[in-house]
Amino acid sequence: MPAPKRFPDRDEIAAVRAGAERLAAGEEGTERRRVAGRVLGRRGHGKLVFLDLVDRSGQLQLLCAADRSGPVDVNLGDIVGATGVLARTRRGEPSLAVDELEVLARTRQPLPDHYHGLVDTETRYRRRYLDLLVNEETRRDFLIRSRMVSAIRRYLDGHGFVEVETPVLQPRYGGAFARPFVTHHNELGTDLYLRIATELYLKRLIVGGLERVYEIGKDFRNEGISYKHQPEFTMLEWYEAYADYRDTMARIEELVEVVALDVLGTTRMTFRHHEVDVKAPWRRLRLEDALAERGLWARDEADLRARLEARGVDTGADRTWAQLVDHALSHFVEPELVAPTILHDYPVELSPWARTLDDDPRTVERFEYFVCGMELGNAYTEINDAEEQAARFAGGEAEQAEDAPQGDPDYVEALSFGMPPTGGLGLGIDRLAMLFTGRETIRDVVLFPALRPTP
RNA sequence: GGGCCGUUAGCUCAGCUGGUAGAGCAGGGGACUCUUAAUCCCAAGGUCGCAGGUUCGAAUCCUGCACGGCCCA
Repeated sequence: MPAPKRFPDRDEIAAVRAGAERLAAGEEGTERRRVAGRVLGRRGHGKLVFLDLVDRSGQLQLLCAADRSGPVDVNLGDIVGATGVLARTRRGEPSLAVDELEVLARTRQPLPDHYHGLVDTETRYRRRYLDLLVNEETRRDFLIRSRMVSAIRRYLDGHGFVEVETPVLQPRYGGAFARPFVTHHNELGTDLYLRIATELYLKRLIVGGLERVYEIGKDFRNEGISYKHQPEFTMLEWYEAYADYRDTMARIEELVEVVALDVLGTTRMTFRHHEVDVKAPWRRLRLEDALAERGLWARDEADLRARLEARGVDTGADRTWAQLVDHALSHFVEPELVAPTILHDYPVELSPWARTLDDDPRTVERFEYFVCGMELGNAYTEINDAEEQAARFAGGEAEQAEDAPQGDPDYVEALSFGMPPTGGLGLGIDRLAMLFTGRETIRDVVLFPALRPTP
C-alpha cells in the first residue's frame, strides 16, 4: 500500500503536549489528537513502544501499545502521523496514547546520532537539513531569525512604509564601497552587476513620491568571507522623506527595541561574551570625540599617520586622510563600542551620499551603529541636490580607492527632478540575527552559507 | 595570501615511540507492556580526505593537493 499523501487535521505538538501536561501521572484523558512529525527516539518493550516525535513546535512522546495501535514498524528518522488520546505515563511524561499510527515517509539512511547531535561544522553547513533535524538549537535560531524579519516588516508597515523590490541585476552598481559580482545578459549582449546595495534605486522612489519605502533583500559583495561577512547577505534599507539623520537615529533605536521585545520578550541579550541591552536610547558618540579621547584625532594627514604608526599600525595601504580615519576607527574605536552606540558625524570623504553639517562642510550627517564591537548598519541625511551629488561623485573618484563608488549620471538626473529631504538607513539583517540568537558567526544564521564547492 | 589545527564506520569519537582498525549510537536479526541516551543477545559495517614518498611493513613519519576551522593581513 502506498504511503498516504496527506495527513489532515493535525495539531501542533507543543499544543498537544501542553494539554497532556494538565493530566496527572498515569492518567489517560479523553481528548483525541492527531500529530505528525519525525521520529527521533525509540524505546521498545516488545508490545509497548515509546517514540519521541518532533515537529517544528516541539517534542512529544508517543505511547504505542501493540494491542491498540497495531505493530510499530518504525525506524528512527521515519515521518509518522499518529492519532490518539492525551495521556501521561506513570513517570509523568506527557504523551499521546496512540490508537492509529501511519508511516508517512521512510528514511533510507540512518540519521546522525541524536544524542551527540551533528557537530562537524562543514557537514552542518553543507547539509543543513540534517543540522535542522537533529539540533534543536539550530531550528530555534532560524525560527528566531524568521520572526525577527517578520517583526521588522510589521514595524515598518505600521509606520507608513511601503515594501518595494528593486533590481538585483544592475547596469551600474552603486550605493556602497564594495567590489561587485559581474554577470552577463546574453540577449542584451551586456555585462550586468549584482547589486551591492539597494540605495540608489530606493531614493529614485523617494523622488517618485512614495515617501517611505523599504526593501529587505540580498546584496552581493565580491570580497572576503569572515565571521561577519558573507558574499551574499541580507540587508534592510529604508528611506523616509522629510526626515534627517536625527529622526533616523530615533527610529532605528525604536525598531530594534520593539523587534527585540516582540521576538525575544526582552531587550537584554548576550553576544560575544557581553551582556547588552538594546533598549532605547542608545549611547551617541561624535566620531571626532571618539578619536580625540584616544589621542587619534588630527586634521592633518601626516600628523594622523604618525599617531597611528606610533601605536604600531601599518598605514602603508592608507593613501588618504579619510582612509587613515577609517583605519583608526576600525582598529581603536569600533571594538570598544560594546553597549549599543551610535557613532555620528563622519568625514565627508567617506560619505558620498550624505549631506554636510550646516556649520562644517568637511563633516556629514551620517551615523553607524554598533553593538559588541560589530557594525549593524549605516545611515545618513541623504543628499537631495543633483549638483551637489554630481560634485561629490567627481570628488570621490579623485579618492581612487579600489572600491570607491562610480558616478551614476542616471541617478543624478533623477535627483534633478527634486527629492524631498530624506533620511535613509541600512541594517544588516544577518548581523542583527547574530545578536538576537547569540551566534558568534554569520554562517550560523544563514541557512546555506557560502562554502567552496566540493570537488 | 600567511600561520596553526583538523579530516578514521551514517553520526560522535579512540587508535601510544610505525606491526595490516576499535567503541558507543544509528542500521540488520531476535527478547522484552511505563521507558527517558531504556536494557539484553546475535550478526554485519572501513579506499583511515586524495596523490606521491620513506620503510620489510604507514591511519601513524615526510611532501604535495583538496575541504573545513581558528588567528593574522
